[in-house]
Amino acid sequence: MNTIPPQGQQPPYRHLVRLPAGDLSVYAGQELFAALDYKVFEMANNNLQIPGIRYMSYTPDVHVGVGTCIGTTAVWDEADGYVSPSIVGSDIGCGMRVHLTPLHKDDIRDVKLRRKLVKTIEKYLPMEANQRGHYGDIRLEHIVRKGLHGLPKKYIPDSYTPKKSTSLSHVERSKFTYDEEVLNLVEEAAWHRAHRQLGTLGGGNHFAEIQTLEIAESSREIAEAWGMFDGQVAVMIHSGSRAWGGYVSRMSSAAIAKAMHRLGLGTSDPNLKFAPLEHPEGLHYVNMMYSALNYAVVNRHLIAYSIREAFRDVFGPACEFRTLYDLMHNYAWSEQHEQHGNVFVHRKGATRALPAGHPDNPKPYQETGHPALIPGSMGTSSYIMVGQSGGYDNFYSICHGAGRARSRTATKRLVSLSDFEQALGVGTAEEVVVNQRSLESIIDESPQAYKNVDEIIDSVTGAGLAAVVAKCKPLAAVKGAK
DNA sequence: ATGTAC
Repeated sequence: MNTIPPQGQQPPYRHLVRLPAGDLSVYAGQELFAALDYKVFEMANNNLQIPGIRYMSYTPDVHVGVGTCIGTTAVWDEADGYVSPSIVGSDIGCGMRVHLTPLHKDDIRDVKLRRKLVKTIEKYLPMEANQRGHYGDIRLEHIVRKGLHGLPKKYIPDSYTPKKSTSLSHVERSKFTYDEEVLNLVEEAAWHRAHRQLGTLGGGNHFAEIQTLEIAESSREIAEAWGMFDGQVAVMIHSGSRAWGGYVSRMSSAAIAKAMHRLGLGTSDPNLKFAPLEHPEGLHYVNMMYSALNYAVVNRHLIAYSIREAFRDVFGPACEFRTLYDLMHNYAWSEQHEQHGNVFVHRKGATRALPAGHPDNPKPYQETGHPALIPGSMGTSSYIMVGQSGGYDNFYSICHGAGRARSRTATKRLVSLSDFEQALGVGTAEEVVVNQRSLESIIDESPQAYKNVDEIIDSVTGAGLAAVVAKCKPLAAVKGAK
């Protein structure tokens, strides 16, 4: 294994790993790189055997997943390219959303007020497993076909909307267009389930957090242009496409497995599924995946709408709730790159962070670059970043979070309830208020389950991929039940 | 991740 410092970069942050099947770029500081599980390299070697792969890299938060690591960027030429449901992952369209309020952290310094806020959020946002969403009046068909543009107008309120633009322009993409014929094959039960679940958070690492911003001095100008200020209360949401994405992933993976058998394709890992983009099974997956991306962006929009209702209850109806941004970290789509032309880019647990002036920035962020939203673990900070030109070589991919350090079962063995309470500051004035009555039920989400997000962020900034605009400190967290 | 599961 060679560690070659690319030209013009600090040696420790990018490692070129020459594997038997091809080259892998790993963006990670020296210590994180040295600590990587050898299994992530085995996995890379399998992924690199998919025909025609042009580029593959890992982010510093990389860890083992099913078929492909979480933290992967993998690129094909669009012509004769391949698509892989394993390099998208099963929570298709999973991603982050941030809203800005006019409140200052001093406005919710009182622990009791934070409790009240969390309780009120629970009134509007269902979080029990199997609990149905509050959006039965919305036609699921419109959502999966048209994304945010399929929403009834009343769900796109003015105060959700920064002046002189619409909240629909403050998202990575508001609508995915595809061959809607594929929807005819979806089973009735899947429609039904997904309709019931619309606007719900889900379990596992999904969350909604009330946070307060600390602006990075070196990015103050950008922060102000984005409407952010020191001490501002913001809401960060992490969720995906719920059972709809799971259904798409399961059905397509089964169909693609059959196609692979027919075509004589495969690697030593039976969980790594892929098909040529132009074959019926590949095309079908891409179409269905886009329906799930539409579902996911609407789901986060509606979760935010529910939380906005709670803020209006507690702080009055004048409390603004502006959309800062919404973006994904599990998806594949076409992009144009200066040097590479039309490419098909997969990101699994990787966030796109475009720099200032890049033409793919949505209009409101054309001049600054768009916000890249990076969650930490519960009780630790999250980050709002912006891409730098140094991201060019990596197709502008950066990390997607802290990255799991140990499995859920290992975490439950290792972490005691009092460890977890201490991490959340339970009993102190700074307590991160959590909605779950029993912390024990979410102990596998304790900070000890994750890597230190600050080190991950250091790797990203050190490599010149992105810069920190604001650090987001948690004040309260809302987690779904298993 | 998921109304899991060859």
